[in-house]
Amino acid sequence: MTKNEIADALGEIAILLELKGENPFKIRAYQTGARALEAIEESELSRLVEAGELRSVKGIGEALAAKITDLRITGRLGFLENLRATVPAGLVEMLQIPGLGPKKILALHGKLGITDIAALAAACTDGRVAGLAGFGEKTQEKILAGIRNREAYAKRHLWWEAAEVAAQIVTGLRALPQVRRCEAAGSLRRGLETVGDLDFIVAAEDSAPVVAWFIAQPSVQEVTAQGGTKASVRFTSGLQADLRIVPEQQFAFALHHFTGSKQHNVEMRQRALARGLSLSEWGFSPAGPDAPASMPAVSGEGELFAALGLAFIPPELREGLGEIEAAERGPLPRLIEAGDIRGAFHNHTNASDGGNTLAEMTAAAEALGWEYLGIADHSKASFQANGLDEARLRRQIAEIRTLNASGRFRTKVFAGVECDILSDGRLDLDDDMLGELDYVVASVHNAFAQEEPVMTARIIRAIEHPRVTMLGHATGRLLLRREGYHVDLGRVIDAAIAHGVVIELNASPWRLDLDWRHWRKAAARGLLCAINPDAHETAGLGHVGAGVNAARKGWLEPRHVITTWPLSKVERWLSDLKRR
DNA sequence: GCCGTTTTCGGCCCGACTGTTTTCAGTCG
Repeated sequence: MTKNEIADALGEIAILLELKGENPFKIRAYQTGARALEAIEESELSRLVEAGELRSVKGIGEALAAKITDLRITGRLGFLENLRATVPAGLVEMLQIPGLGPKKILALHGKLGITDIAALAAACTDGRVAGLAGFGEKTQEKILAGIRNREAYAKRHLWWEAAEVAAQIVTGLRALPQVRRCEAAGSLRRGLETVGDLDFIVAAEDSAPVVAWFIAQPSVQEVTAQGGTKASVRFTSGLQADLRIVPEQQFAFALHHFTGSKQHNVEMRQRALARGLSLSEWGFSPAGPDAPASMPAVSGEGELFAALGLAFIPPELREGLGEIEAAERGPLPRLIEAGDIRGAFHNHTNASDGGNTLAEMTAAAEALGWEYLGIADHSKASFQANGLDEARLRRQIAEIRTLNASGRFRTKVFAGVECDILSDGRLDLDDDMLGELDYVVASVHNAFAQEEPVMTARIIRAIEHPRVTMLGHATGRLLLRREGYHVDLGRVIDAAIAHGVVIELNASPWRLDLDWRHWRKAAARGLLCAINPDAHETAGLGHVGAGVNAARKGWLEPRHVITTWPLSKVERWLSDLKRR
């Protein structure tokens, strides 16, 4: 079993134990073990299992080490199979219903014999649930509504779409006279590719008008909670949002707390405790006999980190993936910022499946202040996207050369192509044709279902082609819609580094592919990144912002990203590549 | 189930809100 599969199995054990009413600390131990596993490398796990040293990992003790070893070697675990047999699968599904936790589900199961959501809906409809001790009319209605809207509620939302909604709310909140400070927190602020719900943190002395404004927004469909200092709403889009209002002196603590991630917060609290401080969303308080005489003064997140001996950690890095250790050693790297971007290489025009002409795209790039714009329309094998054959591509190259020579735009246009990687790894265009271009993006657009070894060999063959400059959307995933194709990314990254091929960070908000989780390690090993919007119309160029987010989550600095390079450096680099 | 300059037992982060209660349990983050 792979590391992630084992981590999932441990997580499943935790859920099943919850539904059996087990000791909460035992449950947490399984969750901690799953997280600990996720944090180590696949090869390291193999070594630890073989050497019998799993227990050296913090959070893994005797029992978990034995279970992990079983799962790793045999792929099976009797303990988990027995658990599954005793807990109806429908109960696990019921956890998705807002307001229902393990205790209530246990009661529904034990007293009404309910084993799935359909039976639960029936019991709500005929009023049996309201009759249970600890339940009532409102709970019954809430459960029923939760079941009805389960699909919409459970849905996550693209960061890009959530960010648009959040920006309007933040602007509105900041304009209120009572509001001193306001930020969106949560996974949105961390720049995660999908967002479950929105969190708004507000510093205000008089909170009632702020709550009133928030719940009165026209896009609010339902107010799910409302109190003196917080409120929860659901927008018509299905997106849920929480508002929390705190006194100004608590703002930094609340903002940090609700930005998370959970794992980051756990580590921060542990670190605080080691210094005699208890850290919560409200502030520092003394903890234990070694507590300092006075609490550190904190008015911003920077001071909060400083109080714990840490450099400032940008929200995007707060995933509990080593950022605290790094911040302990000194300032973190200066991550790439939107203002560093000077161009992009993977963009379409109406010559293939884009919506705008070459000149319109160039004008839009110039308006963004870009020094260069790469045009990479589809190649002929992508006939569904009106891909270009050799004759049409040669005409486009000529058109681009003419446009550059005309001096009409300050932005230099590079002539490229998004060349299909055929199912056997050959390229869709011949070498002479590719040699006439400034660069080549190679991408997979068909035969997504190939087995992993076949797909991996196919992509690596393309990477080894001397005319290939960069690999487009490495997995082909579409967020919330389609999984990526099966490919051994470790080997693809190795091949790209070995052949000096760039891997794209496709900045389309639906793709963000190659995933940020791979970049830190890959870049440290020498992989170069191109943040490409894959724009199909002028507005799409703005998607580089989503790519910059993802790149920041991947710890990328400007030097790792070729689209931050100035034009002269890019020209030199491209001409060097052509001579290889 | 894990962990240990409180070290092999006794803790493990904790507060707001809701709906149910009549002083609080469950859920959520």
